[in-house]
Amino acid sequence: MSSSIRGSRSEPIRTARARAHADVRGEIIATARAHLAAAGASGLSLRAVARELGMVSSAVYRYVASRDELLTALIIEAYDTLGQRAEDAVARTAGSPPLDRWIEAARAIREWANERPHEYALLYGTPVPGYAAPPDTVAPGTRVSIALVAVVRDAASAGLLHRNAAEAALPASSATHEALARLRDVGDLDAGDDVLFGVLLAWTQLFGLLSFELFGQTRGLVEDHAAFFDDAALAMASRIGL
Amino acid sequence: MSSSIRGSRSEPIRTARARAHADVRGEIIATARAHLAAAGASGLSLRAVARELGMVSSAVYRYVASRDELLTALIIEAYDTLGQRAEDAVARTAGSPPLDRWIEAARAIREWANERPHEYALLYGTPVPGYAAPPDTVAPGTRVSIALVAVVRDAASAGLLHRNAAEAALPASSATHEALARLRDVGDLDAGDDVLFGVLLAWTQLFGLLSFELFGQTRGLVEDHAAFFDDAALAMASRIGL
DNA sequence: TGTACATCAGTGAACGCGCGTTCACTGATGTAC
DNA sequence: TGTACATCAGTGAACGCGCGTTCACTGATGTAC
Repeated sequence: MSSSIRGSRSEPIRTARARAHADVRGEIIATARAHLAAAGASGLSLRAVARELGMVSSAVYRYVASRDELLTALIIEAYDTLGQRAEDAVARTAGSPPLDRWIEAARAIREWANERPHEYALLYGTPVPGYAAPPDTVAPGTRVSIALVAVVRDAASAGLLHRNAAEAALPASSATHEALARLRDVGDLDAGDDVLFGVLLAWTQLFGLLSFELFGQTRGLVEDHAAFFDDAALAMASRIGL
Repeated sequence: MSSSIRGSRSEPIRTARARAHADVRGEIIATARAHLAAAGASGLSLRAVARELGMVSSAVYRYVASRDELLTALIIEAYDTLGQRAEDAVARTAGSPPLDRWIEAARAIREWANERPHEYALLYGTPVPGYAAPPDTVAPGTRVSIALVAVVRDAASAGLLHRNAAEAALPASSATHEALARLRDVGDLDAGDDVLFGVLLAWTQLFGLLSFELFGQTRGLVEDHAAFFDDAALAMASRIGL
């Protein structure tokens, strides 16, 4: 098959057409992202996106296989930008005291969430009914957590983790012990259960805080979310031993 | 106005008609609740509910003013059952050690959430686009948190709060200090900033954990969510001083 | 450099479906005298 | 106890709107020789 000669290369040459195609697909995704705000994920409409771009609705199918595929693209993009921001914060602060790095990473996450609250909701809010995220979303989804864990890993291997004074609340169940072992594995984290338990708690705490902030659960109680978030991030870090 | 004579009483006599009316409204709400699971809050459809009840769609308007009013009814009912469960746990364990009460209350919340995940999502997940919860939902919404706080209040007034050994992570910002003052007020809680900060952290942690569990964020890491939740609840309690 | 052909982008109509809400209406059930 | 009237439950049709997806088609843009 002569046509496979071109196809078998790793596509180094992008024709003008291919480039234009990628561009339009990008515009479609960007427009869809903007539409999330108004209608939410379950209200996301291919027709509305097409309308806004001045195309007829059927034309969108040249660029996107279905509504669900569009949703998947949005999710992956969101996870990637969030992960990137967290990774940047961690890389930027290499060499700084672990506590500073932790706070910076947490802040980067919060900033992203406040800039793109509807994408935050897409990732960490109610699952979209009838939509099952495909496996390709898993890897991008772990980037944030891995970035956070990296701070702890660096601190641990540099011997900068100070043992927590009050070890009162160590996990008791073997099930939790196993979960921590898994975290130790995927996070390549050579630390004790106390540290790992703190990491897991911090992780859930951090996103719990953000969900409360963005979904309006703390209205009337917490006014300055940024300040409270900082204080909370500090408390998490101290629990971990940073 | 002669008709006001009946109307001005506090409605002690419910006519058969009024009773039937309330019954049907209850069926509508119950059916809507069941529909949440399949379509989610934003996909909740008056027509689908009517269909399931064997009525024509316009008949529903005898019982419910609009789709949004139905949503509001669902939210209030959900908050109330959740609040009731937490209050029951707290009342049932009166006299027990504060730590036991805390764990029982937390477990009650988790059990409710696992029994009614879609109602949990309605309350603590992504806000429904285009829907603004009316003020009547606020009071029922605070019942859970008040029940949790009551455990701490009882422990404090009985002198059963042990001072936390590691006070490392006290909130630093005045903004957080103010938030804690508000919590002290609404929770009628005579305790120091360290305790109140712990309560606020525990509150966000608890729901952060549940959201991760129910929305599938901990898939592949935590397997036995009940056990992990217990361990986490214990850690929260120890931070508070219970 | 020029021509023949293949590929792709975008159109427009259609299918079949769903939704919330309004309105004039029929019958049944209550209420007042 | 019986009758006249008011109230309410539920019907069925309609309005105006939206959606995802398919399909046969027209033109433009690329590619191979």
